[in-house]
Amino acid sequence: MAEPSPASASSDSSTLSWKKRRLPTVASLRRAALQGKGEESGAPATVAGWLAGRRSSGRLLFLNFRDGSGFAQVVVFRKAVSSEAFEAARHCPLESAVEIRGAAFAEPRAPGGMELRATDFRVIHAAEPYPITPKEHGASFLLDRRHLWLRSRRQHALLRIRDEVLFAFREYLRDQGFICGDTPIFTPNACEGTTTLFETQYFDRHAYLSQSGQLYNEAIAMSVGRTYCLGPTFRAEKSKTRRHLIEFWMLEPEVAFAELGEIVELAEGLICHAVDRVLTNRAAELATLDRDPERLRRIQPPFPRITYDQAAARLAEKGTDFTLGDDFGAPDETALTEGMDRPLVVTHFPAAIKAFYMEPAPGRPDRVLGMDILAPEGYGEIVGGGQRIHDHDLLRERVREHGLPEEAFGWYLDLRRFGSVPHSGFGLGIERFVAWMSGISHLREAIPFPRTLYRLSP
RNA sequence: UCCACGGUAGCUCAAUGGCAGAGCAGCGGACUGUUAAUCCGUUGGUUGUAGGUUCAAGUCCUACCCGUGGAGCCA
Repeated sequence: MAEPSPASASSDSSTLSWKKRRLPTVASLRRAALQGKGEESGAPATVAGWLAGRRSSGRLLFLNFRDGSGFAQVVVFRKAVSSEAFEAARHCPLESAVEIRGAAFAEPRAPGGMELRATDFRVIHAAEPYPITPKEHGASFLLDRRHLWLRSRRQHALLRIRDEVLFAFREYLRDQGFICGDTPIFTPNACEGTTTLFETQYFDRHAYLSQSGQLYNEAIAMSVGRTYCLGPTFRAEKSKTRRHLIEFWMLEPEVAFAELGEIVELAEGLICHAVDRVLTNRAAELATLDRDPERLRRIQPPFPRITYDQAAARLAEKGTDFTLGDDFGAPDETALTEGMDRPLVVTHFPAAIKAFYMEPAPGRPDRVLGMDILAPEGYGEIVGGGQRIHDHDLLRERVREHGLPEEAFGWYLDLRRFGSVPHSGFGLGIERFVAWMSGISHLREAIPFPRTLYRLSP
């Protein structure tokens, strides 16, 4: 590659030409047409994208066109274009790459209120017969063609909502003084020791794929105070439900000097900010998914807080199979959040069912300062975390009690030998959150290429 | 790992043990405002694999493969 001169590489003109090259788009044309800006509405424009659908009506064709920024109806009048262009528009297969010259107009009969009236139609690449039709398909068929399924209106909306959620989380945390310090994916041993890990080769040694960045986050938090990591997480559990993925993304904030109550508030603020951004910026996508925005508008602080023991009493009233001392099962979570319009915060779990690093509750050594946040509508646990043990001797005792290899946790115990402070954090499941925002029933649509128990491709 | 269900045309599904079917998609045609358009015509099959029972198996039996839903675990 030729080395660009420093002047041209950083000049305004190159930035401008990139910005200019990307316009107009379906989104910019719709904005202009709906706002009635004389400049762009009705003015000639050329857009490039894909043919997403077609209906014909004699000398009139209705195309559904997608250019990445959105979908738009294109009207092709036989008289308005050359006969070659009309035949091309009438016959080229769905998902062909096409270039359309025309003009955008506000049009109440068109979906989205804008349509592009074509003056020319050119095929950039004629597609082979497209396997995904506008009719019904099963999950298995679509997942085998996930690389193509992503082009559908529904998946397009889900990708944009996921992006909005991720951006909103980062925005909120940055605003609160957090640093994104990332944590390794190759790890020498288990973070928690409870769940199954994916084992892999690391040259001549064994390594595992990370199931949490938390322990590393604790080290980073002792440097910068407030940190988070956001990345993929791997659980080699043979989970086979709509609420589980083998590879999923997790946001994990960790805060020095924070106690349990403070990170509950952090989670609450973080969740409400993301909800607000999705409602503001992704209203059209929510409509595409038939997600009622009113349900999301009701997600406001404060979230109700109950302790594990209060939750257990509530389950006893409701008469689920729950046994005191156990963790909540999926039916228990659904029962607890039944009829609620905002998430439920549960704290003070039995020490026996939680991870070794959880701080004991003051005055209740059999309970720990852990917290789970259960989303309403059956979306289950979206947040899990709590306050970490900061006392060196207590933590070492817990490592031993759990039968963990003490030498592997040497560096982790070190954090409690050099200026140890109370600190807390949590993990938030991105796909569960996106699924909840979107109102979809299965996590596999909340990530572009889901990894499920028996599905590794595409 | 356990429980349940499924595998028939490109897709979604029918078919008492007795000729392999429909709708949609595709292809050809009609139609100047469609919203999953409509209408006419038409192509399309090693019934997941292997074996067994039977005059006869998509259908019954056995094993295996693949998938879907759920449980447990967790985000």
